[in-house]
Formats: sequence, C-alpha cells, structure tokens
Amino acid sequence: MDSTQLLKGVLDSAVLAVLEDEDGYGYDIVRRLRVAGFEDIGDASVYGTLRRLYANGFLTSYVVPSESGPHRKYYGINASGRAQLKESTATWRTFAGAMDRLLGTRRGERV
Amino acid sequence: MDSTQLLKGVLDSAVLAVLEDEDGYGYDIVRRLRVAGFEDIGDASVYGTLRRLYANGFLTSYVVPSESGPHRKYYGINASGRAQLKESTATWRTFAGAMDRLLGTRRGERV
DNA sequence: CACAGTACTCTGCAATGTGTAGTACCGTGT
DNA sequence: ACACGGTACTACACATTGCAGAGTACTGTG
Repeated sequence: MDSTQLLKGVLDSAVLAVLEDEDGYGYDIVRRLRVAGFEDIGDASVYGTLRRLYANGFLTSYVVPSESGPHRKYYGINASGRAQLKESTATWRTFAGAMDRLLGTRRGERV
Repeated sequence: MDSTQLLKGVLDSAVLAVLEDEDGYGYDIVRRLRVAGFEDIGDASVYGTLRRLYANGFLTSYVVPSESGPHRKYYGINASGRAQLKESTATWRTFAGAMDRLLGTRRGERV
C-alpha cells in the first residue's frame, strides 16, 4: 500500500498537469492532487516540488493576499513548463505501456 | 529522457513479473527487462533489487554452474512473491489510472 | 597471454518524497 | 481578550532506492 516510491519522477508531471488546468497555490494543489487520486500525498512533497519546478524555470509565481487566512503563493505554468509536461507525458506513456505489458494489465482486465 | 525516478517502486514489480514468467539469473533478467522496454536499466539496480526481494522472502535462489562462464545465481518467485506481485500490480493500476486521467492519456489516445 | 564477454558483489552518491516542527494569519467561541 | 482550529508556507533531517564505478572471477578466442 506504500505508493511513496511510485510518486518519484511522477509528482513533477502531476503538478504541472494540475497547473496546466489552472493556476493554483500549494495548499490548493495538494487538495486537487488528492481528489485526483493521490490521496496519501504529503504537503511537504508538493511544496518541495513547486519550489523545484520554479527553480528550474517551469513556473511563474505571484503572491495573492487572502481575505480568509495567510497570503497565497500562486504558481502558473509557462511555455517551458508546458514543453516539459509534454515531454514527461510522452515518457510516462512509454514507461506505463511497458509496465502494463509486463504486468499483463491488458490480458487480465477483461472485467 | 531520464526515467530513472520512474523506476522507483516499480522495479520490484517488474522483476517479480519477469520471474513469474520463468526463473532467471541476474544478468539474464537485465536483458529481459531491457527487451521489455526498460532499455536504460542498470545492472546494479537489478542485482540490488534481487537481493532485496530475496531478503524480503519473495524469492528462492539456487546456484547453477555454467559451461560457458561463471556460475549463475538463479532466482524463482515463491508464494509470498506472487502475493506481493498481485498486490503491487493492483497498486500500480490504481496509480497509473490516476496518472492517465491527470495527463489526459485517454482523451488523446482514441482507444 | 591478453582480451572480450559473462556474471556477480560492494561502495558511495544523488534524487526525491515524508514527517515533524515552526511561523503566521484569520475567524469563532467563551 | 484569549485560546483554538483551519489555512498556508518554510526548513530540516531522514529513508528509500536506482546507478555509476571498481573489483573479482570464469570461459573461450586470437
């Protein structure tokens, strides 16, 4: 049940994908990812990923004061981030395809 | 192009899946995995994984002398390993499903 | 006998997700 | 006025794990 290791190398793409949909701030992105199926994701993982993606030039950032709580640090995806997302999505598909074949997902699913 | 991180948490399942098909030794498993689509996999990763899986009680092991080279340490999957594979396969499907939805794989592929 | 190919082991390293603690702001209840 | 829970972010130490590199050893070939 420990999907921690599965996240490695995928969290970046997941965060970029969520941001491609709409700008967001850390706390919000954590919620969106959990709703999307990554229920056990840790807050710190997402914040760390956001900082890393920003440092790599894939995201823009701006602070928005909130009426109901502390300020929010919004992140948005830029052209470089979109290119990165496109590439990592392709890598994911290839990789997931190989995994599916190995595990016999297609064969076994039949429903 | 660096799928190194994607392997984390998946190599175990991949190795178990290959062994479910047929017993094998390290050097051979590396080749089989590469043919299966994990072309950039490192030898040391597989040997390490085999040792870990064996230490966790998922594999049996026996040495077979070879006529054309050094001895070969064969590994085979046991009941415990099969159970583990079944569970990690389920985890993988859930996880990959969430990823696919996020990345819009289904939308773009036209089944 | 040197060398390439096969086969395995060991060590140190790098990347990354996580828990924990800490800071700070806001609204509500008492 | 004050405690408290929810929101929001930061920093740090840690564990896991894949990998490169070096080393050992056996076999067949030129």
